[in-house]
Amino acid sequence: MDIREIAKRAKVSTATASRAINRVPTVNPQLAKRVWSVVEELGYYPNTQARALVSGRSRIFGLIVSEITNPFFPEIVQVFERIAVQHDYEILLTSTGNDPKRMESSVRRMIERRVEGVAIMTFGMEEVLLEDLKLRKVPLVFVDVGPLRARVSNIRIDYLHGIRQAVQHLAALRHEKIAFITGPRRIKSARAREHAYLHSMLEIGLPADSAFIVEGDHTMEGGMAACALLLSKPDRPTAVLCSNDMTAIGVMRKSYEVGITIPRDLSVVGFDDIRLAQFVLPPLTTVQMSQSELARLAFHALLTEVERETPAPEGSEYTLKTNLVLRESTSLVASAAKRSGGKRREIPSS
Amino acid sequence: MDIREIAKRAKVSTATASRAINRVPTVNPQLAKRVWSVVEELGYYPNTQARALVSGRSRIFGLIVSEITNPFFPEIVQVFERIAVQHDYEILLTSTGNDPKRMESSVRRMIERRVEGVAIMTFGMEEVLLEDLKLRKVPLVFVDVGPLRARVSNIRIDYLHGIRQAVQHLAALRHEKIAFITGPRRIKSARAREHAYLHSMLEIGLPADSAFIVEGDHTMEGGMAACALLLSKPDRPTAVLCSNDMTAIGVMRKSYEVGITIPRDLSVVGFDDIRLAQFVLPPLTTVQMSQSELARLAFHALLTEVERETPAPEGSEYTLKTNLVLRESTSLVASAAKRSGGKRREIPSS
DNA sequence: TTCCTATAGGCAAACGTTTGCCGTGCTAGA
DNA sequence: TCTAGCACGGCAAACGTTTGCCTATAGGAA
Repeated sequence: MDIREIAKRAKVSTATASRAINRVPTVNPQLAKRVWSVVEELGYYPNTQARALVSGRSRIFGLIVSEITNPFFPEIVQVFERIAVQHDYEILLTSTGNDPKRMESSVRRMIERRVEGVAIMTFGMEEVLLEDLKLRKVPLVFVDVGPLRARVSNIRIDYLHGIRQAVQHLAALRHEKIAFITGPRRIKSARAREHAYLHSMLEIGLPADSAFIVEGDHTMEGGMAACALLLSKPDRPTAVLCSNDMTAIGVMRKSYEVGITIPRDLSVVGFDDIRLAQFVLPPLTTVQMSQSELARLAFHALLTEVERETPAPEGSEYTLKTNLVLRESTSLVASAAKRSGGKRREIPSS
Repeated sequence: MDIREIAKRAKVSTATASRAINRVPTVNPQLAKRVWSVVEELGYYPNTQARALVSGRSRIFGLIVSEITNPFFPEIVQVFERIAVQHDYEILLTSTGNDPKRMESSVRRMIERRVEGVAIMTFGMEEVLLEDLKLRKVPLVFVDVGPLRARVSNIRIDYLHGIRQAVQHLAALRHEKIAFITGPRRIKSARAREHAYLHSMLEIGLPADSAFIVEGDHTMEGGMAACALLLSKPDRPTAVLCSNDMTAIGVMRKSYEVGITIPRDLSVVGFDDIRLAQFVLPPLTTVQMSQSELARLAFHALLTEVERETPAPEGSEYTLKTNLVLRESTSLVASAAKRSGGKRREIPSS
């Protein structure tokens, strides 16, 4: 069943049928109604590929993430998809697992489907693979890393804002020995987080001793290893700030194994605020980087670029704030708690 | 840049260019090479929509899940996508949030893109919305619920296998008062799990008292409420089996709030084995229902149906086993532990 | 050398839409 | 009543491929 069938039955030309279906205002309301009733009756749905072919617009955006199973991403995907649908776009999702082979095939497939834009949410994307996209003038949006070029937008994350809050929160709880577990240093965003920690510590006169900074890798295992390392030091930290939530969860797990109670013996703060952070015991205090906001920004960056008639010399720039969210993995430093004679929070009894 | 451009530069007809690109064996190797070198040089990628239009095959499968943010789904999505890519398929993902409006629009978009098949992973899909798909003869695969019709396949879950293991595991640890928290009873799969529990209990002569069965809703909050209810009974259970992992996590959380230690005071077992189950403290013993296997089965069900030349009167049926995976949320019942004078497991010290 | 056969490659139609352009018919003004 | 202008609808081209059918050429057999 195609539009010609519709046209025939409604006794109009295909041109009129097409216009009626697309709600072009010049078509006679009576004809339009005739067309629509045939459409309804037959359950006709226009063929998107034919449409795309002639209009030159696929109405597809690509979305590249590193791993959907990484709890950071599902919400991004969800929100991105939802907004896309609202704007009559479809999304082509690929999770690359940071495997260059898969990235390449993913970019290739996106080009073959003629995507109108691509949001790249993988941190550490092989620059070279994007050449293809660039020379085809496909609008791109990166988060955090990303060249400034025509049709390439960027979402900058304001790491400092949230991390400063975290550090000051810990300081207010009398912590002075605040350790930091980094992410993999080759990743720019991991370095930025570390830098924000350093800045925040120095700013309030706390020591950011290199002994308190240990390298992790943004996985739970890395967090466990880093935690073990930290605990083995003669001068143990009383609080630890982590470059992401999975790391913090690793810290919690290692502490549990070793008999250290959180937050009584050790306060821990994460970063990202993945959903998991609420489910872990105790619920994790963490710096939120709103995934839904990120998705929203990314989508609109793309949309803006697509709808721009005269391409600007370079894409737009957006900023995403981060914010501390308090849960239950932090408390007064033990020595101060003793003095004040109690726990920081009551555990609700039902 | 299109195939005509390629043909022109390679000094062949578009037909030959097309054949060369598609590796049709009859084309002269020398010509083919000429074509390919032009393709490489220009970075030509064929237009999928044009291809799809003429060949009548979109090479897209739809995948409908209820919520990507539900930790049960990301792995399914991941595996499904990966296999799809290996078979040169693309996937159109929608998460419906169980909202009939979104389901409808999702089905509509899938039909407009002319998907070749749809995997439906939402439990409790509005039957009526699928009418459209059925009458267009789109192959479908359901999990667990699903009519038997031409081009409609089903993946049946063998709940009993894993749940029986769980019950027997608890019984072996001397538990006799084993409670069960159900899912929402309107969902067929939830009822099936409950039934498997009852069967397994009776089978080994344990009481499946209705006082020990309380209704949950497959959320953490539901698990917390159900747990509170269970704990308030005069005759407390020593172990609780949950209809899914989120419920179990709710139980763990409520227990934590109330000062009950798991597994010492209460053993808990989940169902699904979502990734989160490993991260929770203590790691959750649960019945695994392999998400990757599920995805694999679903994809191949669709592929089989697509490639079938003469449609069978009804689709195929597949079975997915479930299996208990032991972690640390279960232990010897307290009274027995006292007698035997110790903990069931040592907590590793580093 | 001639004729037949096999086969590689080209022509053009087809897929299902949208849309530029043109013609027709009606309205309004003189 | 005639003409100018406008609005609406239809014709057909175009989008970028694949593929059925036909032709031309080469090679082998007689």
